[in-house]
Amino acid sequence: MEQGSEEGVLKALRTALAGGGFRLTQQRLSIYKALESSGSHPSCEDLFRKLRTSMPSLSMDTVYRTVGTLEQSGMIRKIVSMDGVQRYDANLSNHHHFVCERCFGVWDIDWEAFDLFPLPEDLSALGTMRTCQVEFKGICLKCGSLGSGSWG
Amino acid sequence: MEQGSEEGVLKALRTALAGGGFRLTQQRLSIYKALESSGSHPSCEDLFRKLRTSMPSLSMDTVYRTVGTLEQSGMIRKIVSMDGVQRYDANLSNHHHFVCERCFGVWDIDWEAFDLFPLPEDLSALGTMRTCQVEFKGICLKCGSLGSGSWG
DNA sequence: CTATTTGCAAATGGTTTGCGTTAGC
DNA sequence: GCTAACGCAAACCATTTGCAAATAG
Repeated sequence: MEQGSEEGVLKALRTALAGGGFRLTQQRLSIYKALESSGSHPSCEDLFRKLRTSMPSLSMDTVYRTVGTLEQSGMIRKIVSMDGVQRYDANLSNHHHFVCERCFGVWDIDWEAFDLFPLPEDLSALGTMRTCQVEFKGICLKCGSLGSGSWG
Repeated sequence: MEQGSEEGVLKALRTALAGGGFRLTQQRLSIYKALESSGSHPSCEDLFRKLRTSMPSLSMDTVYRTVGTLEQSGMIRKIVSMDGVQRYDANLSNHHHFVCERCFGVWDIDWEAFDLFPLPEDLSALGTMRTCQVEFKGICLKCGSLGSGSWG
């Protein structure tokens, strides 16, 4: 099972990359795996810090270039977070996000009822819709329990 | 009517600023008015370029500081757009956004049916929700009509 | 009159790019 | 072997910050 899924990842990644004319490299594989296995939504620096122990020669700009390549290949999705740092998500299934306005953490939310909900009609007047996600903003449990005025 | 609404803006702005311990200045008023009268969602540079003709001494960092102040005062809302540039919105009514993935333009969408829709239950497990907006992504009409492969 | 705000200019920090070397196909 | 990708370092650009002068209350 583990080896099976390992193979699956490799194959899917190779196919997706080839579709964009990209090659499969060790760095791309590692970065994608790190993203996929991460429960959170890591930034480039998060990925870099996580991987540099096992890949000492890895450079920051390769991480930046690679997430761009993976995004173009449709393997990951960019999340624009509130702190101005780009974060990435290898979970391509339809889901939504809760963003903490204090610590800028991002959590996934599944909401099937919404996914079945009919979309507004006047969208076609603006263009062609591709994705549709709900962004909840507020204060996460941890930040909320710290008291409302503690950081500013 | 025009003068009436002018007064209203001034008063509302003064009150909102005072609530945060801020003073009302010429720059803050001009920047807020520019934001309010803009149909789109201007960035700091957009605002700067628009205002510098009438306020030659205005500086870029004042625009940056002012949008932060206005946001803290609850008069405007920050939009994190896809191109990494912060954009602002003086429309505080509940509305949603359509973002073009090619030109990064942002359009407002009113969707009352969604606003009445019951929210997912498991939100409370994450924290306290404050706002909830739907982000539609896709290709706008103008970009779509330019042909799919023209820019890469 | 006093504290805040502005404008200037320099610093910051995340992200991008040019180029010689390395590695995938 | 040819071309794409990597690593390095420098560039880039939106945003932030320190400080002296100006201004709101």
